[in-house]
Amino acid sequence: MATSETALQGTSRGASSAAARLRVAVPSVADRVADELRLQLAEGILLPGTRLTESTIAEDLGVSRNTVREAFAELASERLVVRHPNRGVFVASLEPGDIHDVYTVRRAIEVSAIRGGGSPEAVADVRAAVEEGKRAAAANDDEGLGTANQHFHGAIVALAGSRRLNSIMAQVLAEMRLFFHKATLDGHFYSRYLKDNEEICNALEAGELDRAAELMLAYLNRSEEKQAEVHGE
Amino acid sequence: MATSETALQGTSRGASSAAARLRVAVPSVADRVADELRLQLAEGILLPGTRLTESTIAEDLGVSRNTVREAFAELASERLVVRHPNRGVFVASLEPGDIHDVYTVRRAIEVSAIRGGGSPEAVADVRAAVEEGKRAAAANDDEGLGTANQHFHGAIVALAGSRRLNSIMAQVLAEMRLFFHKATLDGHFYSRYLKDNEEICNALEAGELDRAAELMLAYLNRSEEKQAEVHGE
DNA sequence: ATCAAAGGATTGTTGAACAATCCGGAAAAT
DNA sequence: ATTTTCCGGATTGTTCAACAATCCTTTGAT
Repeated sequence: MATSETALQGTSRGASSAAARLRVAVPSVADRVADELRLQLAEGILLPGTRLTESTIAEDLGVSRNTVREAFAELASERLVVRHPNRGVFVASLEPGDIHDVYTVRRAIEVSAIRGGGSPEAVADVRAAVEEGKRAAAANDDEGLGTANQHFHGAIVALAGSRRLNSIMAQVLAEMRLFFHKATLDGHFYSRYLKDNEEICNALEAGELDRAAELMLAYLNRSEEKQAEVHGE
Repeated sequence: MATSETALQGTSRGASSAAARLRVAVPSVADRVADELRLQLAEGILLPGTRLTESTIAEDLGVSRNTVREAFAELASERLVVRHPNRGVFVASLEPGDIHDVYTVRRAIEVSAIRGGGSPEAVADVRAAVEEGKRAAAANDDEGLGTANQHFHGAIVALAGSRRLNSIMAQVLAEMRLFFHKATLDGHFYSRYLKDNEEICNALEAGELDRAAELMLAYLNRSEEKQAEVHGE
């Protein structure tokens, strides 16, 4: 349904040897299928609860069922999709309990990352995300405001300089994008957050780590509350 | 090599309907293959760096190559195994940087879990793990000491009552098991930790959360240092 | 109207096939 | 003798086709 006719096969040999020699790891077809689905998930083309049928997706994307299967495994491990044995996979939908759960993870990761301080360059990235948000606000770009906010929190986690922490955060953010669409409609949903972000950034730059951590904690608690009231519950 | 001849097929219909009726989600064959490999990984039968060939594993376990592939995807998402495109999958091996990385995740998660307090039952589970460790020490059971220690940290994370945090911690512990074998040889490797664990548990029961968190942080830092010196660098 | 049986659709798993890629060694060139 | 080139074997990546197991819906019986 409304699936793009993207050419995902591309098994032509053409310039592949050059790519291989340059060690440009060409993502496997399964990976690209997963990417495509991730995109459609983030874009809101595939809404939570939607059933994903192996055969139709395989046809739509011009790949084999087996490959779709591998892509599903990838997405399932990221919790973007849920497998119901013998019934199929469905786009994951966060229930009220999951919202609290996700924020619990964020509190653990983000607060801890702040407490660790981080290199000057990493702090600069946080500042850059704050400025990005300001620009988006000035341009009345709601979409941009949202992504800037995500960049901010990504930069916060990056303070810890941990590959694993980064990827965990990336997953959590991807999960949240899944149900952000409703909320995003409300234009000044993030507007309040702009000031919070800047304040946290200021404290961070000033080396007041405990205060920055405290602010982030409060921020996340308020954010969770807001999310909980927008969604069910 | 040295792979058990476990019967993993079992597609016989016999008593399957009963199981199905009881809604006992029978794990898929791919899942059981993953379980088997996870086991061999934890047991040290498969050492870091070992190459896992699809066809041989498929034969050894009596399943199809495609199924092995799905199992690999699962393990790869848990970082227990690494995929080198077109070259195969290898048992993951933690490099010095990874050790720090893993401990960064643990600091974030465990300290945060402690700061959150947790229900009385959850705290009781922590206490139970401490006692389990004491018993193992009394019995001079090194193996048991190790698992008790893991139970302790699992219980700590469980304080937060977060499904996601639990599964993240489970993965991290699985990763660590991968290279614990060397360390485990040294008998009183954990002996020192026993007292630490109990002290943390005491503080937790007394409601001195900040102190407990502080202790845990120090503990993890010492543990990382020890690991770093046991392994390269 | 309730319940059981039948049918169709989809998933889970297998087996075989083939292209693409990588690795190691033989052959050739310097 | 050392390096380069080339070839062949082995393994992965991907597809296809088939079938059993399971679920969902609809039909049929009480």
